Amino acid sequence: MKTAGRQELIAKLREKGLKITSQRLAIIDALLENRLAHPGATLIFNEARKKADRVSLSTVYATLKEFSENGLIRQLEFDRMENRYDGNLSDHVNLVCKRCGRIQDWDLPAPLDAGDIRREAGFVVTDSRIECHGYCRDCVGEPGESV
Amino acid sequence: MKTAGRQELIAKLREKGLKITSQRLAIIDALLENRLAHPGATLIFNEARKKADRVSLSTVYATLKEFSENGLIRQLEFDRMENRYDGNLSDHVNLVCKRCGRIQDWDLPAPLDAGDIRREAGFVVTDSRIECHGYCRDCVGEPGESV
DNA sequence: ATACTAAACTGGAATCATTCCACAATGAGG
DNA sequence: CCTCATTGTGGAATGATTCCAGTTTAGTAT
Repeated sequence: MKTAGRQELIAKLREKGLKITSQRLAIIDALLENRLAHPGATLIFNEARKKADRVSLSTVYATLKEFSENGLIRQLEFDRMENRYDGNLSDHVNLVCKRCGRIQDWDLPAPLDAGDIRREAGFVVTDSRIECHGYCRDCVGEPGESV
Repeated sequence: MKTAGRQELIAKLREKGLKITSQRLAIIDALLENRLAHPGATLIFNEARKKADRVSLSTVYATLKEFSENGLIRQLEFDRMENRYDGNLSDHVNLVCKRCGRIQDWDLPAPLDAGDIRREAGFVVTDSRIECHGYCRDCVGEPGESV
């Protein structure tokens, strides 16, 4: 799982000419400490608040957007749920549990062949995302349908 | 491309014990006539209005949700765009053009192996979706970055 | 056919994640 | 340590979607 560390992310900010601010550092730390949870903006906002003296929700949104556009993290969109952010930038599958909502990653053994897609559909792929819905190990045996 | 026709969709409604109403028929027709566009709720609402005397936006939303939950169509979620609906229920890739926003389908040669995922990750897949972003044939040569 | 009832429909209000805006604060190069 | 473009702020605006209380209607039973 290729997940960038604190130093790498900071280096990437410098590289892109983006400033290192206390808010951005707090957001980076919040992302790293919750990387397995695929956190959303609200969670990151709450965590970042504990680290930096001043962070606003607007800033969290702007920063996560900035980070996504610059390839530091990946933004995941879901129905009727806030967006979530994934520090794992390698080709992988997001397994989304319908019952508990947890999202786990599964490394893809045979990634999609961008060459095939380009050749056959004339479409140049710059980014891809695979999402599978179903039931995780803990939920698969459980009765009921609650989220 | 496995796309259900009018009769099949109506049959599926009966099968599930859902009523056949003028609104639902209008929505089915709107879906079928725009199947390649992967239409959103607004487009379906406008098209359905031309066919049925009375349809409300609330009904369109409720109906599309109902259809998705009953496996008649598939709901696609995107960032900063309304949801779109896809009548193609087979395993395929949604190719989303970053410039013109068009969504085309690409049939998947080697589908994800649900057996592998279950064995290795303990996760039971009930539904999956693959989204690739990039540039379609018409947009790949174009300059500029407008949407 | 006619009546009945649960399922559908309506439209306007409510929700909620996200974005926008005008102004204030600040990082980093000179 | 000055300067100013970049970043941050918070409150208002947006826009897709859902909710709700009341009305209509499809389909079954009479």
